[in-house]
Amino acid sequence: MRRNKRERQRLLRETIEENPFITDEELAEKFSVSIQTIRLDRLELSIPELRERIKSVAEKSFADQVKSLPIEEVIGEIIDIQLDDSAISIFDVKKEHVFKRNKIARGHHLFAQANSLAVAVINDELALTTKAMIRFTRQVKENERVVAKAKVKGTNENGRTIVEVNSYVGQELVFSGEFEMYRSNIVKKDGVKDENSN
Amino acid sequence: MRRNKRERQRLLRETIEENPFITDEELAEKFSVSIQTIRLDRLELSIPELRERIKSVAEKSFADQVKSLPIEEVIGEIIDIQLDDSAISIFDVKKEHVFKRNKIARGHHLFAQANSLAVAVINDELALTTKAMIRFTRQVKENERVVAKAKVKGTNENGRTIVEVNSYVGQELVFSGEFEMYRSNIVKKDGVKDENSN
DNA sequence: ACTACTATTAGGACCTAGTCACAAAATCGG
DNA sequence: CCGATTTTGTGACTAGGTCCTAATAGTAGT
Repeated sequence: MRRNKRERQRLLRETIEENPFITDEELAEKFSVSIQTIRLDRLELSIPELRERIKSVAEKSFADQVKSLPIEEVIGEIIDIQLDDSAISIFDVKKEHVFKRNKIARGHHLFAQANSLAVAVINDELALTTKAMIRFTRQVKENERVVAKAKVKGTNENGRTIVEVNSYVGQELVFSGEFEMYRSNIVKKDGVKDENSN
Repeated sequence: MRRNKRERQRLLRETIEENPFITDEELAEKFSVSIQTIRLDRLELSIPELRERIKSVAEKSFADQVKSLPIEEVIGEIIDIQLDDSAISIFDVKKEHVFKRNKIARGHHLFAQANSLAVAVINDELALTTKAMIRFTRQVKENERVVAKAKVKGTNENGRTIVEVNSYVGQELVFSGEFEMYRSNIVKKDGVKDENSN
C-alpha cells in the first residue's frame, strides 16, 4: 500500500493546489480514507490547514491588488464609436501604469490604448495590426487622463485599412500613431456598416 | 453616547475595510469596548466575521488570478542583457494575452515586450520611447514563446538612441521594431558601462 | 505462525474565532 | 430620577482544525 500512499499524497497536493478551499472532510471523502489520514498526509507534506491556506491566498492577493490591474479586452474605456470611421476612448493613468522613479507613463500603455482602439474601430471579426508608426510627443504623468481619437483613413494598395490615432491630455497631443490593420473582409471606406456591431 | 456609537461604527467600517484581517478582539481593544459591542456593531453593519472576510478576499483573488497577470516593470523575462548593447527576453503567450475568438496574441503585448526590452537595455536612469516603427510579421498564437532580441544601433542627430528589436517564435520573425529612445545622460555607443546596473 | 513494521483509523482534550440568546449593568437624554 | 438605549457578561454551541495516545490492518521477512 506504500504505492497507494505516494499516489494519494501526490494527488492530494495537486487537489489542494488547484482548490485551496477544500476541507479535510471533503478530501477524506474524495480519497476514501479517514480524516486522520488526510491530516497525517498534510503533516507529512507540510500543507497547512484550510484556514491558513485561505488566509495566505487572501494575503497574497491583498498585497498585489494595488498594482495588478487586469488587461481588459479593450484598454481604456470607449466612449464613442462609429464602425469603420472613428472612435474615442479614455484612459486614466494610475500608479500601476507609470515608472516608479519618475511617474511617467510607460509607453506601452499608451500604445495599448491606441492599438486597442484601432482594432475596435474596424468593423470586422478579425482585425489585426500589421504595422505601426508611432510617436510619443509628450510625457504623460500619473493621474492624467488620456483621450485617444481614432480615425479610419482608408484602405491601401494591400487591402489594409489605415487608422490614425491621436491621443491627448487636455489640448496637448501626447501620442500619435498610424496603424496599418489587416482585416478578413475588406470593406470600402464610406462602406455601409453592417449589423455586426459586436 | 449615540454620537459615540455612530462614530465608532463609522471607524469600524473603515478599519475593517482597510485591514480585513483584524479580529474582534483586536477591534475591541482598539476602540476600548468589549468584544460583544464589536459583535453587535458588526451585526448592525452586516460585516461578516473574520474568516468569512478573509475567505471572500481569497475567493475574489482566486477567480481573477487566472486572467489577471500583473504588468511587471518589464514585460517578459530578461534572460541576457549587455547594457547599451543588446538584450534578450522571453515572453510566453498565455490565454490572457490573446483574442478570445481566434487565439491570436494581441499586438500590444508583443509591443510591450519589445518596448520594455528597449527601455531596459538603455543604461540610463531615465529612458523613454519617443518614436517607433513596428511591424507584426506573423500572427502569434496562444502557448507560443516569443523571444525578443534588442540591439542598440547607435545615436542619431538628436541624441536619441536607436534600438532595434526583433521577436521570434522559433526561427520565425513575428515582430520587428525600431525604437527611438530618449535618455537623460547621453552616452556614446561603445561607451563603457558604468556601475549603474540597477 | 510469529514478529516487525508501516499505514490507517479512532478518540479525547484543547484551540480560535466566532454564533446566538438572554440577562444584567451602565450611561445618556429629557 | 426614570426609562430607553447602549454596553457588557455569561453560557451553550459550531467549524475546522491541532496534538497526542492508542488500537487495528495489512504486508514482508524469517
